[in-house]
Amino acid sequence: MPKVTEEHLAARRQQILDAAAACFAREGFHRTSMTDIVRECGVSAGLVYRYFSSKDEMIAEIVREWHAHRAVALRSGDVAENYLGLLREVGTADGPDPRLALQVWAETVRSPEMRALARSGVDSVRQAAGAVGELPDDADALVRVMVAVYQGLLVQTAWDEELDNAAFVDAVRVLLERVKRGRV
Amino acid sequence: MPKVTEEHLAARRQQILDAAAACFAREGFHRTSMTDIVRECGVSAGLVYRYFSSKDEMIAEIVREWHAHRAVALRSGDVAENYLGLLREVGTADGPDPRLALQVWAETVRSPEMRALARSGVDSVRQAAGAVGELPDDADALVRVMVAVYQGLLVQTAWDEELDNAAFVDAVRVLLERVKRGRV
Amino acid sequence: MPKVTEEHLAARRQQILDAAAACFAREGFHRTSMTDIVRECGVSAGLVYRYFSSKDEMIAEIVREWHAHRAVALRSGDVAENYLGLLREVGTADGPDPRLALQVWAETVRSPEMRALARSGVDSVRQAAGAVGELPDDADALVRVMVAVYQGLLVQTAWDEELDNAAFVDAVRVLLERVKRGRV
Amino acid sequence: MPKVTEEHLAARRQQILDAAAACFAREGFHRTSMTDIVRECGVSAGLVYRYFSSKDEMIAEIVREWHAHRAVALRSGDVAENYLGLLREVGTADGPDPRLALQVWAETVRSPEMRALARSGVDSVRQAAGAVGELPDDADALVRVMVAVYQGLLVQTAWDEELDNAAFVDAVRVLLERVKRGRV
DNA sequence: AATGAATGAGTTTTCATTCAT
DNA sequence: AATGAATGAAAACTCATTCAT
Repeated sequence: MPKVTEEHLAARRQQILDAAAACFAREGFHRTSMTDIVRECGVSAGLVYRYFSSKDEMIAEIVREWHAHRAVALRSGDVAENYLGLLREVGTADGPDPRLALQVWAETVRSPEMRALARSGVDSVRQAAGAVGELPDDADALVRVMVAVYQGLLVQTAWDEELDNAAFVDAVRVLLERVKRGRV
Repeated sequence: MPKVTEEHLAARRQQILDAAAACFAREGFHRTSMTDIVRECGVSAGLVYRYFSSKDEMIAEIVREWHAHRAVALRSGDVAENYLGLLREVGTADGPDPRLALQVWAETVRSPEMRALARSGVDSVRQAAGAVGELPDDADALVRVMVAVYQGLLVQTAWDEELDNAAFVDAVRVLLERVKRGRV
Repeated sequence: MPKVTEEHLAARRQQILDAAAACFAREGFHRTSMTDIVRECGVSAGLVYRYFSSKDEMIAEIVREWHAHRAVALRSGDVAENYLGLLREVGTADGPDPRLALQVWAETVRSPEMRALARSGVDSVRQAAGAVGELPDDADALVRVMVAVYQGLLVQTAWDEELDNAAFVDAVRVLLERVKRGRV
Repeated sequence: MPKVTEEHLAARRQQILDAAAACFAREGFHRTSMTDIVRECGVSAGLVYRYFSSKDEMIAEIVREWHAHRAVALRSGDVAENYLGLLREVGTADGPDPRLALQVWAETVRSPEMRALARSGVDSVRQAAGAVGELPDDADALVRVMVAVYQGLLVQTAWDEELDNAAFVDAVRVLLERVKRGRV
């Protein structure tokens, strides 16, 4: 069935990527074999390789999707509110699967490309926050702390789905308010 | 079949474990083959299996060592100071290799045992902090936020060795002081 | 379903065959994928299969072209001169690509059809030479030696484009003259 | 069964190499899968890779063995006689399998290493013949012709086991004698 | 106690070929 | 006539683990 629409192509690609993401989140990147992905997405092995040249490329693409999602979430409005929104999203269907984050991070250790990609995500957040301009000298360190909070929340959520996310976010909000008031 | 001293046994075990840790930190858990470890530690494959029943066991043992180290660091004195000390240690020879943490976390996704082990580390910190008793109702959430900060610092340090750790720790200290003052 | 001229068909076929030959000569028969050929000739995979039922068929067809070329070259005039002409052609644009010969020969090992085809080429030369009738009893062996010289020249030319072909041909001519004189 | 004698190791290596050579001669290099070789030599796939890092390395080693064999055969005594001895050997158990030669030659097309290896075989023969010193200016071309005769004989023998090798060799001997006489 | 040769199931990836459009 | 998406079997190669010595 050749000469197929662009939409079909894009849908196929997404179908494969979603299957891969599901497998990675469930079994881990390295415990997921291509065969697993093939089984999950229901197309042939050969076709998977028409869309992605390797497992590595799949996970890289997942990261890029994720960064795009976050960029949108932080784009406009109040930075602090947007940030808290991202925290709230963790562990829900709206946010990225925290277990995937752990898989990606493990790959950053051996792959410079992956590391660069992961860092670029943090860096863009730092820039976005800096651009708002309401923060003083030690701002960058503070932003990095807030990023760390987000990263740690991903870790903890990956380990415990029953986690009281709301209480965590509340604690962070209080913290942020103290910071603002302290600065006045 | 020569009988050998306890010290010899313990030293051998540590030698193998250190080699494994070095490999995991450098190449990642799954990209490290047993052959790599064997080459790194200079003993035979057979002997490695007399000390550790599997690769999984090695990484579990690495986590246990780490928890023990942290338990000591948090044992006595001011909780907040101890905590900041742990942060300061990140990325230095005294602290555990952050890249190893990322490897461990990836394994928690597919292995309930690893997940339980990793969670137990966080839980003991929560208990330790709770036991001190100086914290009010929302304390547990706050402790979890502080654990998240620590975890995120590990992530960021694994990605960037040039990171200004001191500024990060300072920002956290300021944050902690605000919290304390706020409560008074 | 447009009907198309015979010429168009023949041209298409030749276009595909030339692309295949170029790939085989460059990368070897088995290192050339159908995708490579498709890319080289600029038509679709499906269309290639309308002209050739398999990769094997392509190389068989290349051999047939080659035999036809040689039959023409040996058809009329002095056998010895024609033969030397063939030698001179080796490595030039007029003659077949020596690297292709090596590919064909490798296939003769596993395919009886290819072997029969290749042998038929030698046999027809032996017959052609015998038909001339100027050669005595040991003639057939001598013809086979001359064929061997040709085959060996293909091998050596495939390995070394800088080869001094002229000197080689001269040596053969001297040899042939000695043989003739010896017989008188 | 570790700590094994050097002889054991060498024997194992030869066992694998012989199995590979048998497969290559029977089915061709590319039609032979590693599984075929594993089946033929009766050891595990993993072990094969302990001795040879790839199929390519196997065939390269086969070529080296062959060159060594030929070097010995040409070492001392009358060059022409040694040469005729090599021709006589073709197709017998003493000489290398001609079908293997065709496999090797096909690989020279895509692999510079293989090409260099193959050429080095011819070059050492040219040097050996030149060293004898009884040949005049056009000697090198003549030597190359004789090498070509040998190569062509391999081709023809690979195609036809029933070939009258003796008649071929006789024809070559006559030719060589004419050359010598002609020079006096 | 220590070795390292040996295993074989499992991995990622390729590729000739088909067929719906 | 022509396309090229889709297949799936088979390829080369890896690696955690065992066990005879």
